Amino acid sequence: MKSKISKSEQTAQTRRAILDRARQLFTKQGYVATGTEEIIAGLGITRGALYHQFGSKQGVFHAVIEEVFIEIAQYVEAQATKGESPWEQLLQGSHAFLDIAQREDIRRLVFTEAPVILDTETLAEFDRQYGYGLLLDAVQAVVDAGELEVPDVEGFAVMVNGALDHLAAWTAKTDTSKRLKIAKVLAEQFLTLHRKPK
Amino acid sequence: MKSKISKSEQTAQTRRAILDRARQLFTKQGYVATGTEEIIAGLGITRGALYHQFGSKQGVFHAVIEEVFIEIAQYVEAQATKGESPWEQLLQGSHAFLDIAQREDIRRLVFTEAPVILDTETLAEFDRQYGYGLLLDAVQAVVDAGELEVPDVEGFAVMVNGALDHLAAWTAKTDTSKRLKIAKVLAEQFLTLHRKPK
DNA sequence: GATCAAAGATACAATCTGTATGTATTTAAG
DNA sequence: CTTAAATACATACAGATTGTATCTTTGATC
Repeated sequence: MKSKISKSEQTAQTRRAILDRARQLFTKQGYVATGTEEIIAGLGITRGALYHQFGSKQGVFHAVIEEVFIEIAQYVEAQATKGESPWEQLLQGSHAFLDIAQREDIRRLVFTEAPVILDTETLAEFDRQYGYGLLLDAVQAVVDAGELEVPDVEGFAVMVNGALDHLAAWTAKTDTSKRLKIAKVLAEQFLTLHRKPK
Repeated sequence: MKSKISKSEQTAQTRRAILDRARQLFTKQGYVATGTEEIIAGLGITRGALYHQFGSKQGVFHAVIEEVFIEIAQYVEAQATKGESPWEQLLQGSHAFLDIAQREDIRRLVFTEAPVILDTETLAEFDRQYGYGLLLDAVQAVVDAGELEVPDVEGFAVMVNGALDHLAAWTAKTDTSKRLKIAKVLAEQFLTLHRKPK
């Protein structure tokens, strides 16, 4: 019989279908409340395919989260690099982070579910590659440019990260567009106050 | 047969035993990885007692978390009220929060597990009563005293909350005693920079 | 002391995850 | 071009775990 589709393409299709549906369900119901049966329902495959491709339910979650992390990093980086100076980049990046981290789907997956479902190592690695690591670099660049004076660079980056994270959560709750503006003002003021007077 | 123990006392003992063991296990392994069977093992009771007392596994978790929240609030309040002025109280309270929120057991239960296991409503209520709500009051008091100038009181409190939360997490990771000092300096500088010049 | 209610035990139903085994189809080798 | 091997997926099942329904026992109450 003739094959309409190559093996590798079949794999790609199956994985994509599972990832899309899983992300949707994990977002809506959370990891624990979502069964593997539910994920494959309607996709025309069985759980066997899921286990073949991802090894476990956690494997599926891991893959979903990595995609979301990359999404965030790409958006923030794209916005940040529009800035002319390290200082501008830090500012733009912070605003971009507020934009995207405020989205409900992103919040639930990356900031709420992931820390519980993924083991510490894995999450730390993701964070280094796509999250806090990037922020730390941005802060360090500003310090190197002599425009920021802080007692501890790493600690300061952590603090900024936390402030932005919670501001995003607060923004998402209600009055989003209004709060988003406020959040940006607060973040900017916070950074500006730490700016080194020339 | 003679009873050595009253009914209400038996209830109290059973609940306490379950809560203590559950807290220990939830802290070590997380909610999902801890079975109800495991919780009651060695306590001389069966799962029946657990379900009679708490209704569900979530019921146990709920009760555990509330106790931990109260623990945090009591410690922070006790330290904060040592401050002479609203400003001093906010500062002392922040330091106290860093002290206690940096503890690994507290972190895992309240800041990592609880947001996933508890429904949003319940967590929000706990946070209002024992967490962010208290911080917001403290910030508002400083604003009312005319010592703080911020674009938005609520948003500012959220930002402080986030900064402290992540600083505590960072502190817990490694070099704890060293980082704790740095975290306190950073938090203090952060607040001081927003202080209104008289 | 008989009745009632509450605490807890026991057995079972309902889910789910993960694994072991089987089957078909594509790719690779000779 | 035929055959062997690898891969994708299906099916059936084992194991674990939560929650519930049904007793049994033991304090509290009149």
